[in-house]
Amino acid sequence: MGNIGPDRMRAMTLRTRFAPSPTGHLHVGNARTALFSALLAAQADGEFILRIEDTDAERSRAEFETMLLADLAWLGLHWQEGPDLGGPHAPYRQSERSRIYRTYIDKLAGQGRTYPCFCTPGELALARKIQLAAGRPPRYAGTCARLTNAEIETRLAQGLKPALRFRVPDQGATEFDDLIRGAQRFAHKDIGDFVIRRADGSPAFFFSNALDDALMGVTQVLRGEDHLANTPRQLLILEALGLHAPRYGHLPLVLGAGSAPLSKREGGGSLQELRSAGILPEALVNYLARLGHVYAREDFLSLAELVRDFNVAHIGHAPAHFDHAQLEHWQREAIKHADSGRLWNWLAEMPKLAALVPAEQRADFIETVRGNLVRPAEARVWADIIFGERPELSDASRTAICSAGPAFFDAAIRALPEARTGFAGFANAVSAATGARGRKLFMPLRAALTGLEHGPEMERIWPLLTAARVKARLQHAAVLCK
RNA sequence: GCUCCCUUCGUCUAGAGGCCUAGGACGGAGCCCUCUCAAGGCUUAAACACCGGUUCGAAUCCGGUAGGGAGCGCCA
Repeated sequence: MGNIGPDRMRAMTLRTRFAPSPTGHLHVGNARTALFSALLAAQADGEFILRIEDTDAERSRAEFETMLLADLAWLGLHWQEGPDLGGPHAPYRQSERSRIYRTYIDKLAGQGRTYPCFCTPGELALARKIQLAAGRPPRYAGTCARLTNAEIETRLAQGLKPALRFRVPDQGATEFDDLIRGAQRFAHKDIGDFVIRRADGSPAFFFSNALDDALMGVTQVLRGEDHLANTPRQLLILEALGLHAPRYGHLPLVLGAGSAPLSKREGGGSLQELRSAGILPEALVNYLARLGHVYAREDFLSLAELVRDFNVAHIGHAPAHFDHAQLEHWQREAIKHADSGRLWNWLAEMPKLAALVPAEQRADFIETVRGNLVRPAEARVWADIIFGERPELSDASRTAICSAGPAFFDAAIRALPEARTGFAGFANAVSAATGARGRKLFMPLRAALTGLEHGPEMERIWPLLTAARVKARLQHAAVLCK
């Protein structure tokens, strides 16, 4: 012990990454991958980096990237390097790394590990169809793998633009130890030669993704299970390049309604939707951290606690369903645990709310309604009831008011001077004057004062109502059933 | 079709041969508490996909079957 110098320490730093494509909104499946990656890094006191994989010029859009970063930040994730922050391995946007890709592709080509492929998309699609029909795996048949130099020159001279394929050895197998699934082994004969550079010169995913992970010093990659069977291709590339490959861990997919995997095309389950539906990020994070991953504790955890107890060994192998009922539970928990400043900031996104609630009564208001909230819109309703004009009376409230009768409210108005001692004193005085007790006492008062049959405790609402509002509402109730 | 992955209550899961007549959480039902709703407390229904094998003993190990999923793209 004791001989671990700074360099060695740096070499051991755990680095994870999240590498989305800016081709749509972030959905909960990807958000979970990002979260797990961030938790893993934070737990090991390592680094979490963000890389934008925008090699598909057709579908990538700058505005999606902006939203991606905003969604991630909203979730509460922090990255140490990224397109917005820069860092020692910049640029962090693949569209800006063409020179790097060219260098490494040339290196592979120089080793004879690649060959140009002149097959057209139409030809390839047809070939796949025929293979599938014949009951064979739809793999690249190797049509261009044995082209002579002369043949290649001829086609190039004709102006044909080839894609570049990586030659996969036909013998042997690639093995690796998945962080989540353990030992894996894939035979090379089952892997067809694949494209690493498209005809337009842009790098393909298998290549740029693996290369960047290696170049950026990423040590652990957490990604969707859909990448598992393709991992050998990336390992083969890195091996040919003599680069150090990260350890990969493949997360089971997150399933949506109907057990279909969540995908961005489907539109459902995007963070944008949850966010505009008023879900608190703390709620989503608590839920996501437990979707396919177990914590010994089943109560609400802070981000620091989620980090501390995160464990790759606690990630399951089976796909998990995204369940709104469970999200709702964490939403209630998050509201229960948020401090009032935090809650106010969340609620203040609600239009008009801030204007309705007097600044000096914000904290009291929050604590009063907190137990009755699931969505910010409900706070609006209560702000209206407490600080607005005389509220609409619900049908049940009318019934409660009328069955108490005008005399009850006349007595209540007369009892108002007793209200100095708070709601309890007031209620006691009304009770003494009318003989009403329990439900028969409180329900008419609640109905008259709030217009609803249920809500926060009257004891708490009372101090927020001004004397003028109380009087006006009681007077209205007194004449309602005359 | 081939390769690979997966399979415990409705959902998330605990479980690594006897501690399991399978535990917890969410959701459901009921009761209690209570001025109401919520919260809280208590109770309750609800699962080892199937068939064989190994073993004194299997949710756990092995084999097969069924079902689900992914990959096999000039998408990522």
